Amino acid sequence: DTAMLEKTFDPKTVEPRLYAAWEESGAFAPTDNPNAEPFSIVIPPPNVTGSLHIGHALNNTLQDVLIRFQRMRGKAALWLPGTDHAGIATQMVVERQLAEAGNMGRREMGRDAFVAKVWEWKAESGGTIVNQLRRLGASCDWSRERFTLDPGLSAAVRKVFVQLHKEGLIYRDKRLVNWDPHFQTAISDLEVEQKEVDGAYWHFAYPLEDGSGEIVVATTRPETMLGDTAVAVHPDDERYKGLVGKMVRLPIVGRLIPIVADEYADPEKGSGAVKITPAHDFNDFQVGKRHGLEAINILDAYGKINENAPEAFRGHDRFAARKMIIEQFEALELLRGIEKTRHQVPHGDRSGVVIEPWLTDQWYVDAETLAKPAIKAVEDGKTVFSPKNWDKTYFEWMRNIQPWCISRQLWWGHRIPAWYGPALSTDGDLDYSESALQIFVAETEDEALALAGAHYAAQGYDKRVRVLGSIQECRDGELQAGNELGLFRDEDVLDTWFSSGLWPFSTLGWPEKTSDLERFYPTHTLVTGFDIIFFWVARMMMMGIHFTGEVPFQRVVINALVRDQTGAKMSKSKGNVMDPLVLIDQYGCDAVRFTLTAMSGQARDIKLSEQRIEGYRNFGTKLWNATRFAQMNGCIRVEGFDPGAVTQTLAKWIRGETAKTAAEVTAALEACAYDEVANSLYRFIWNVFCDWYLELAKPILNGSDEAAKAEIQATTAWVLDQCLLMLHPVMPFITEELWEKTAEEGPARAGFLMSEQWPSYPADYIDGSAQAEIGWVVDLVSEVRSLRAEMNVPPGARIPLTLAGAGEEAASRLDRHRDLILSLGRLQSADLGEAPAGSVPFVIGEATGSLAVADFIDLAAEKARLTKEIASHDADIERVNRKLGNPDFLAKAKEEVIEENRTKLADAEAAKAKLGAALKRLEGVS
RNA sequence: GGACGUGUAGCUCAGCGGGAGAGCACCUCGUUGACAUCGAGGGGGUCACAGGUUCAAUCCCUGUCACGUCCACCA
Repeated sequence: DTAMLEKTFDPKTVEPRLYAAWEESGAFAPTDNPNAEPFSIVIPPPNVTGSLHIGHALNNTLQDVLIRFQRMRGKAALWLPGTDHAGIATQMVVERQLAEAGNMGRREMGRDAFVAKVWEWKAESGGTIVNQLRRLGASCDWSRERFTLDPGLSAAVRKVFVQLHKEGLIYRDKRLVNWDPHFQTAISDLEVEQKEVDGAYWHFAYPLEDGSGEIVVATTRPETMLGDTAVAVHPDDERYKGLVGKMVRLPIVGRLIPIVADEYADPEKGSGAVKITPAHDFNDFQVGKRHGLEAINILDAYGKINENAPEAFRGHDRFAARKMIIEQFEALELLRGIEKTRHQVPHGDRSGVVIEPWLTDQWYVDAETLAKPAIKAVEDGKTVFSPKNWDKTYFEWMRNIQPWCISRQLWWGHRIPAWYGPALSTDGDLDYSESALQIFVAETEDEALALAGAHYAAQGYDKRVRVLGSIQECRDGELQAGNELGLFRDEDVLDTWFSSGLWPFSTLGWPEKTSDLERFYPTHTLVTGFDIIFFWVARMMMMGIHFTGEVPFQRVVINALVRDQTGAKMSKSKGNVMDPLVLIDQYGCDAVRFTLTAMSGQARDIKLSEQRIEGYRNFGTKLWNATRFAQMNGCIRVEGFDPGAVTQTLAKWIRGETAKTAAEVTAALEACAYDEVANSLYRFIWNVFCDWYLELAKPILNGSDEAAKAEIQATTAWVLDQCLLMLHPVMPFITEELWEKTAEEGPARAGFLMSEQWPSYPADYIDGSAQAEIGWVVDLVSEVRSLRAEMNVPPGARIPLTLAGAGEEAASRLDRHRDLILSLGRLQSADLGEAPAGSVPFVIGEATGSLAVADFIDLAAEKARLTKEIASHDADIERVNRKLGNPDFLAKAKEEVIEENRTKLADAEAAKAKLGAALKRLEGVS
């Protein structure tokens, strides 16, 4: 004897228990059956500092739905999880913690101690998000969990760097970078966010050296004038023709700078003359190059004015300096105007401070070269985007790609495997000046030493070469005495996205030829957000193709952005964030997952409302109670039950509906049409199985025909199992729990639901005549219910139904299902016969049904109803007649469309005639 | 400036060449054992606007308007 199911499902106790059981059993790992086809996805590694937000919840739910589906299909399904070391983000977190705890800062602490602190932090807090993924039910293979700073992944990073350097695809260059004065590091173009802010154009007059006048320039960044080295005008600008080649005296600074002619100057803008600051503006840098101008860097790493500016400004922040400059221009009576404006200003996406273009040496990847095969792979369909249109975004960026600055002046990350040594001057001195340094790129220090040794030996240097801690140590000491030569390693680390770019193959063991790499690379599907197509997807494509010769994934499924119910982006500052963990606590994980799945349409953002989650929580409850109903009615699974052999129409019908649903859901899952997956399941389980099948089954389950009852019991149990199987990928917990609960009776279960086989049925499970027959019963009952409600017939009143004009089939259907029709329609009788007086008619197929509701009938209301129905048929008739009367339509439309319209016309006319007759009778009565 | 996307019921969205759909909300009715986290019924839309293609347009094309996002640029 088994315990009855509780009235509702209790996610709080069930979820942790089931997850632990799954994980412990090893069910998340891919099967080791060598014949199983591999299916792999790699997780977009969340930042190790992260905590699960709603976007993660969506992205990982979709991945889990996919991987659970493929696993059930018998694939060797691998979902490889891991986290990203997240350079800036993590360094930020730990620095903030140090500050809050009143500890010394990272610079006082020193690099090694600080990095050790970060590792310590990672060991304590780095697992947060990984455990939150478990709460989401994510069936990742945790035994393969990776971290971007793992030894294996770090080795992959070094190998990639060295090889690309050898190939000339990584190089060091001095050019303008986006400099973040808060973090004092370079950042890539992608990490720069343009924000619109209030600003102004300040119009400054620069006096001509010869005293013959002035030239006016405008700027939004007055402080940069400290670094001006020219004024440019357009070569065709008549106003300035005579001035080109003359010199102006830069106010405040006193420097003489030339007026140059350059097409960059736009005569339409401002005065047509533009100040040129090559060291602090990307466009000006190019102008400077063309005219051989000096690039004077006036900022230090903190964004303060440096020693290249007049003393009064030194040490002042750029914005303070801006004010000072404006004041001085005003005082000098050289301020020619202020024009308020709103304009886009670059900000650091992490720091939020204004980014400065700054001239430094950095490492770059030749992205243009790497992008070519990556573009081609998508053009050739080796990797496809879903929805397809995202490939446009990908192409757009890839075809205009710029060199990728990969060095970061941070401590947390992969340190760049480059060592520097001095140049040897002819007299044997070691020259450690910046421009003279020799670069040795190698995977290890020993290799770098060997490279350097060979390099210097070739120049006749025969002393020892060794690695020291810094350039300072190299310059100091007795090295210069000529006894030995010091190398020092690059201080910088790599952009975090450099290692993420290797993720699909580095996590599988590359560069070792591991069996995982062999089996699971290329991965099948990447599920990710569009916001990281550039950051991540593009880079994986470039790196994957370059280093493995194959695309890293066959399909990129782009999921939407989750917004709040008003459509606003969720952000902590707006206070509109929905914490998925709170929602899981409140509604259960399955409800949250189902909601995200159902809302995951293709081309738009998801506006999430709690009501929606509540609704899907109710859906879970509905399934739970359907199971409870089945249990109470002895619907126990039967060993060897063959759904193909059922005899009753009702059983055949639900078998067919189940098969139809399975086909729909399978197709939708294959296409990653997640909303269709959810909607198909919802409709089938609630509207078909619960609303109709179980209601239709009740009379049989309560009846005395034991054979019929047994078949329905077995069928019901079977359908429920199919529901659990199909719903499992989306709602893993409640389905697994029901699987377990229903295992207590009937034949033993093999194991977890999650490890079961995905359903697929023979085509003949769908029986056309059963479909038609139950469809007819459903229509009949619906008509009866509708009329009763409209006529305000009291729910308890049992009324007679007659069917006139019924054909043989309808008559026999009525006979076969009379009990059902009586109970579902709350009827007294249901027989063939003419409509009695005081009855209301409805049309069912070729027949006319009549409900004898004389006691409740409201003549006026009934007339109105009939008139309205007739009018609606009339509208149909008119529209279809117009079509059929059009010779072009008859000549050009497809035959089946014409036939369809003829049928439609006949049906509408017949229905109209029946209702018209009834209306006439009614009018006769009154 | 460029690209992409979106305008369908009060709300959120599906449909996308031949009869306007779902969920929620709303209204009416219903508590004697699956489920009130429920059941039955119902109202509600010139499918943004204007042209065009077609026998036929919510659906395809062009344009307009509105909204969103991304990229670039603005001395």
